Amino acid sequence: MNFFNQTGKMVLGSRLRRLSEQITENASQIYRLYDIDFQPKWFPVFYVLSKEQEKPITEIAEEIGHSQPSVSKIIAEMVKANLILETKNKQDGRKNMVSLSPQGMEITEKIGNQYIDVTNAIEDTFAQTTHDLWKAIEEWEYLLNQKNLLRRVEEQKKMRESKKVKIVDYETKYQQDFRALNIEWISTYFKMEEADYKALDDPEGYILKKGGYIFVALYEDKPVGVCALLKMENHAYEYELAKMAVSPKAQGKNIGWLLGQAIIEKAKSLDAANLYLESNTILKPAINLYNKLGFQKVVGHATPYERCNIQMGLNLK
Amino acid sequence: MNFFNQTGKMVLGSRLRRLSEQITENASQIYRLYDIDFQPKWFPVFYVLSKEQEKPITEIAEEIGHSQPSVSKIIAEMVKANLILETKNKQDGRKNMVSLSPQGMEITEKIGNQYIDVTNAIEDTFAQTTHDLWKAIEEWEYLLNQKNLLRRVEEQKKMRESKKVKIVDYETKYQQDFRALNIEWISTYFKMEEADYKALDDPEGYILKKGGYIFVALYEDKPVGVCALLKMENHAYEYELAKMAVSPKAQGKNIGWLLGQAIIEKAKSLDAANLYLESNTILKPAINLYNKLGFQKVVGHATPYERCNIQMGLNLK
DNA sequence: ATTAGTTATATAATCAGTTATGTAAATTTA
DNA sequence: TAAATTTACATAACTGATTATATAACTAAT
Repeated sequence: MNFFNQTGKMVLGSRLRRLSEQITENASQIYRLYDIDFQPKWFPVFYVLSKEQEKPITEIAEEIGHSQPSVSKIIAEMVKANLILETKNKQDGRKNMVSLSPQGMEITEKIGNQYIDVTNAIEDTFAQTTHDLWKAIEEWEYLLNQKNLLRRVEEQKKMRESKKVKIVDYETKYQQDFRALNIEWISTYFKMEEADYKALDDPEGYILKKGGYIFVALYEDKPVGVCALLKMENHAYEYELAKMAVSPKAQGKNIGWLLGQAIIEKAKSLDAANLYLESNTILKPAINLYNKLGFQKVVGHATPYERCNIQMGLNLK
Repeated sequence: MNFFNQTGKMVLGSRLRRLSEQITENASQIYRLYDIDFQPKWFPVFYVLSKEQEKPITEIAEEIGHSQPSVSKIIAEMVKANLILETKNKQDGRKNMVSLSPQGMEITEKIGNQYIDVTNAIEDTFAQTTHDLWKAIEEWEYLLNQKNLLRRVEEQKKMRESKKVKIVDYETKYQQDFRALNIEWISTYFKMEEADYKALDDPEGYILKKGGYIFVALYEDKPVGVCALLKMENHAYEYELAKMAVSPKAQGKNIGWLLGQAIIEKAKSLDAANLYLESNTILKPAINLYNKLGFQKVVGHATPYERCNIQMGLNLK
């Protein structure tokens, strides 16, 4: 079985399971050693009840981290083995109050030495190691609690893929992509407006010639995203971020962020004081992205777009 | 869920399982992220086949550490999903040679990036820890491989219980126990002989008065084991260990070893040069104990006992 | 060439957990 | 206060593994 050596840490999960199986393996024999008629899986329930006289099933489940049906089943088995008594709660007729029977109590006494010996055996093994498994588990639980593996993998994927994205300056050959990418997203959420067509049909005239810029995001050398930086008329040092569009096929590659960064850098290099944008609050991922880029909600600008219901600004000075 | 904090390291097994579940939890979502139609449990089989073109089922099972039926099932599922082809081995008609189908091969390519990202996500998490989980697992696997938890617990139990055992000098009040404990074991394996009765009925006359000693092992102040040190007639500095008997109810408490040690100490204090004993090879645990005490097989002594078929000696000088 | 034993695989039964679902009791809301 | 919702629990169905067992194919020993 050289699987674990070959595959690397990718299989950490299975490896942990294997070790846990190795440890749990002879649990039932250990009970027999102490002459206790007991199934290892009963232990968590038993332990909780040995600390508190009476408890309803869901509370036990909560405490030991099992599902409620699992505890229900274990308790049914332990009732059959005469270790547990059930009584209906008088205040709340739904609750099944569970407690140790006299025979269950007897086991508490017998099991005490077993706890001691098992704990010592494990502590003893710990003493023979140089890397602390217990603390390592605690660290991993903490880290995965903060951010689970799925999110960590997503981040890695995004990072890797964003390396394949190139942000380039607009050229005439990208006019059709600039138009199509924008029409695609606008028409999924809204209706195309007059002002849209003007800019999309003639970016050179309506954006570039007026002192604006356009960036194109290439993924594997294909245009998958665009964004424009418009110079605001009658406002020196004020620019607008507009016409940002990313192909839904290219999502999860950080393209919006990379385009946004490029626009901000360009605005800075143009000595812009403020960057401004218009959007709609139904576009949650977009608003989220703008927030990450540093934009904050502002009010007061006039807009030619019906779909705009939020305006955001970013101070560059 | 404060179960894990309260119970201590006793529940190491469950805690490991919980962590492994936490890691494995979103595995299927991770595959979806890469647009791969794949069940996580298929992975080990898939991985092995991606490295080698063709393999029979048992070899795969062996390599990934699963049972053969488990691999059989997984392969049936993967065949249904068109990822795997089966062919009968021509040399050996029992063998079902398994290989990736063209669709399976395609996944190999898609999955490559996933391997990279998952590995990086895990390595990245490792980098955030101070205790190395991976190395800790390796250490534990090694230690449990050497001696499993059951044996470690047994040792702890023995140690704990042997502390409750006291070895005391023979007194007249123990005569009945000395007799009964010996008769008990002798008559389970053999027939009582003339020589037995002589010594058991009159230990004072046949053992103590002839320069011998008897020790009694008390467990919770009750006699549970006895052993005699006989001075060998006509051999100065030669002693015999004899009449060792431990109650079967008191097994696993190291009593034999403690009695043996006491006898050896006494013999040394008497300036004995050699200690000698007679036994029978069907008494495996006894022979084992004598070996642990340092005795080795010897020949040449005369014995009054029919049941004796092995003689052992220990040099004390 | 039989026969007995071994090996490779499939199938069945089991296990310890899970999620899904139904029902009665309690609580909240209108 | 009746209706809607939530909660506690049991039960059923499923899951991913296991062990046990049956069967066919091979191998070794008479």
